[in-house]
Amino acid sequence: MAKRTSLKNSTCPVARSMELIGDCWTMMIIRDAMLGARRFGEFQKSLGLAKNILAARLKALVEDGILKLEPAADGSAYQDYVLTAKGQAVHPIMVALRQWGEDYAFKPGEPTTIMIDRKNGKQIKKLELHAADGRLLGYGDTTIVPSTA
Amino acid sequence: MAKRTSLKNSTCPVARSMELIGDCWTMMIIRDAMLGARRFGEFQKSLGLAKNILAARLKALVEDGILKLEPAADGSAYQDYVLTAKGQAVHPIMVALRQWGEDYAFKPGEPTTIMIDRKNGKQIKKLELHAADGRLLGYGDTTIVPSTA
DNA sequence: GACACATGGTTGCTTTTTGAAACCATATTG
DNA sequence: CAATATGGTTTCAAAAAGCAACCATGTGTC
Repeated sequence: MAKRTSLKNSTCPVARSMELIGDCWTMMIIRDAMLGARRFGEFQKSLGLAKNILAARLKALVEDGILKLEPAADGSAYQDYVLTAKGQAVHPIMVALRQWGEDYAFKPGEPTTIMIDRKNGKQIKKLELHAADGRLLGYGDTTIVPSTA
Repeated sequence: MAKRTSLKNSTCPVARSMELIGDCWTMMIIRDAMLGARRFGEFQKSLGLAKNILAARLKALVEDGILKLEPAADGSAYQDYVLTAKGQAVHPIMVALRQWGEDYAFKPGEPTTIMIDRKNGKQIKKLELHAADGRLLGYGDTTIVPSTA
């Protein structure tokens, strides 16, 4: 048996997140949804992936409560895939992935895209990690412990 | 041909990031490295994955400059896998994945792990997205445009 | 230095998943 | 009501995941 190992029951939240959204196409679908894509055809055209793969990913995303189906906004009999609150909450992950990619996956001068503030068109700030008291934290300033809740 | 589609040349930084680290095991390896794992055997024991898969992932991570090999810290003739600056920079992504997982992938009361500030043991703040002028931004306050650099 | 055992892989084989293309049912348009 | 767009499902080949067996080198023991 070569079933893809499941991390669904890991006690590590990172593992559970990766289990749900740690797939290239899944993340690209969420990205496109955040940029306004709603219809099966829109996702397919934008991503250029096989329709069976797209159908499987969309189905899983709906089952996991990240997308939901609702009547099409254009009044047709089709349905729209829209992000739930859980799906919208992926936004910081998307930003983190984007900022890392900008910094480490492009050569200087290579064409890319940037995230801007809708209000004024200016580029957003880098994500920062802060302690409970507001101190800026870097790599090495944190560690992981079992929850005692 | 059913070659896994490559997003290596996408102009979207999210796509490039996912291409490099958007794999369950890859992210788990980086997570363990951040928690101090250094040796092949440590990763294998901690993750419980097949050795050939681990070897392939580690090799790719080294090729991509996320991990590097260096002489073992214990003085033996073996080698340690340690995070490069590029690898350490994945930290905010890890935090974002962790926080989303905590909020949306656990039932109340389920055992989990939490990230704390090393200095005082207190739980860290939620990641926040800020505009250039410091305003707090939420989902919907941002958009993507081609870089004009 | 000879031996057993640990470490860090590689190889071979089976099961799953991916992906391309063909097909199909329902909606919409002319 | 025929043609076409939409949103899939089915079929089949290729690639990757996963397990187990094997193997080379390093280390500890006598």
